[in-house]
Amino acid sequence: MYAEAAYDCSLPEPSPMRWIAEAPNPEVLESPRRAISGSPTCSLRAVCMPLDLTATEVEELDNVVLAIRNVRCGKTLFRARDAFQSLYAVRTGSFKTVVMHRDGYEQVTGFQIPGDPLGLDGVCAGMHNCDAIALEDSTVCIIPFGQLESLCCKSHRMQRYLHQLMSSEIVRESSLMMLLGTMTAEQRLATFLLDLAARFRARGYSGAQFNLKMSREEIGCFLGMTLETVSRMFSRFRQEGMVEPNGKEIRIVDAERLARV
Amino acid sequence: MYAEAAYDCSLPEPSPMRWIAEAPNPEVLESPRRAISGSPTCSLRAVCMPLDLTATEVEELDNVVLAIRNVRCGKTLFRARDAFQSLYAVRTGSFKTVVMHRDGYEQVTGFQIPGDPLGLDGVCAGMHNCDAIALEDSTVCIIPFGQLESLCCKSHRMQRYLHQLMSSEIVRESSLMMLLGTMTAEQRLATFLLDLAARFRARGYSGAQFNLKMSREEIGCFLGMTLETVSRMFSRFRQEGMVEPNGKEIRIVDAERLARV
DNA sequence: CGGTTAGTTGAGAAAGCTCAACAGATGTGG
DNA sequence: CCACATCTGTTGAGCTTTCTCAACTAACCG
Repeated sequence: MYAEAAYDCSLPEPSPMRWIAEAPNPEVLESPRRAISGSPTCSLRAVCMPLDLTATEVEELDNVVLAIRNVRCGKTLFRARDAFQSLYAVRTGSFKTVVMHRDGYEQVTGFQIPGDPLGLDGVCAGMHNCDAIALEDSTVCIIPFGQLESLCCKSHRMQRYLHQLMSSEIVRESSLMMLLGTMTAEQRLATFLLDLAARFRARGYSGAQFNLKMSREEIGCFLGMTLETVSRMFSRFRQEGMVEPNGKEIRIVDAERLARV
Repeated sequence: MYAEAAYDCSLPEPSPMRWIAEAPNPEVLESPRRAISGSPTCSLRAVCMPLDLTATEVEELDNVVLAIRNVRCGKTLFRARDAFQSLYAVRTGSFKTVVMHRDGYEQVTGFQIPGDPLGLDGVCAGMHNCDAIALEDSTVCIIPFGQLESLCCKSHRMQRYLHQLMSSEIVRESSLMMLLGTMTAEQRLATFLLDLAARFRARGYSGAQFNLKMSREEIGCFLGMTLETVSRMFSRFRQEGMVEPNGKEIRIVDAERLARV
């Protein structure tokens, strides 16, 4: 689905500073890794960014991307407590990040689509703090963090870019805390759908119609409710003519009204 | 309360990489700001850090701290949408950070005690994303972000330190998402009290007995419940002999059992 | 084609919220 | 310094939302 679509970043980007990784070469590389440094096959294009990097800087960023990696549906890109080496940018496909409590219960902390960064939580302790699991067969760009830091020493704008990337993750998570702390189940699902729609739109896909790659249970686990409640809220939205859910196929009929829920 | 206590950082630090700002000089400076660069009055000591900075690096960090600033109880250090210029480190007192939705409801995203950083969310968009409000008369160190970035270009360890600081904020927020998404009211309050206790302990204060500077309402707003529920949970903990709450004065009697709630 | 998984819907239970009353603490002006 | 007003915290009762358990259907898979 993602590979075919054309990118159009003229629209405003709701989650600022995301890497958009183009997939110009249909011949994807084998898992787990294969070095492609110096090769133009994985051109990491830093678009939709608040500060414009120069051509040289983009090229330097591209050179840092050593390889891409395939992750099959259901497999982990990294697990909590794995040693942190690299940041990742989703190239094709999608992921969920999950933090687990020893007592078994778990919380989905985010869903990542092409252009989204993964692994920023690992810098803190030198090990990853969550599991990143592919929701479908996916590819990521590998950005060795040490090299990225070196690059940041040379370029102020690159440095600022990395800092903004990390800060935007902090801001994204505060919005989620607000969602979890203050909203009803209905409002949470509405907010979730509108956010997804905006992110798809910003990447050139339709914001009105899209395919959920995650299950009702995973949505519930993200929004702090049970899968049954998620299902009921979908039904309610259908009854009220705001959303036309058909299993995983979602069509947003009345975004205005959805936002006012 | 904070000024008198001796610091003892031999104990493990639960929230890694926090700046501990000593307050060696009781004669605090006037609000809003007064430059003290080059002066030893505000010695920002980077202790309890996972990577040890050299004496020179600590000195350089100290030099970046231009001033300290007083914030009276109830006043804001910064507001959402204020231009982002500086990071802050709490020196004495305490703060809450609040994100607001246009519809009036708000979420407390954190409570900061001495040594905690403030303002990391501002890097993203060049403006602050939340309000930082003093819970009592407080002082903060001002760290101009541009200068900190320059310093990071010169020192890899300083750069790594900043990145860890930002990443740990990401990790902290994921724990909060887990708390808000998966725990009962009882578990949330227990977790909150134990986290506070651990943070006080790591700073050399008693972890068994401390004073809450925030109201029941603010706690509820942080933990995603009403002030009544917070109050009821305190009463339950007292009945079960785990906590001895006396208004804002809290004594943790049985931390083990509290952790098992 | 049978077995498994994902999604929907219903009914009853439980957690937490709302509204209300009240107590204690704090602050303020006379 | 007192009287009054205000704010904060506690507790109760009834209500609402969401959860749990269960049944059922549709889709998917080997």
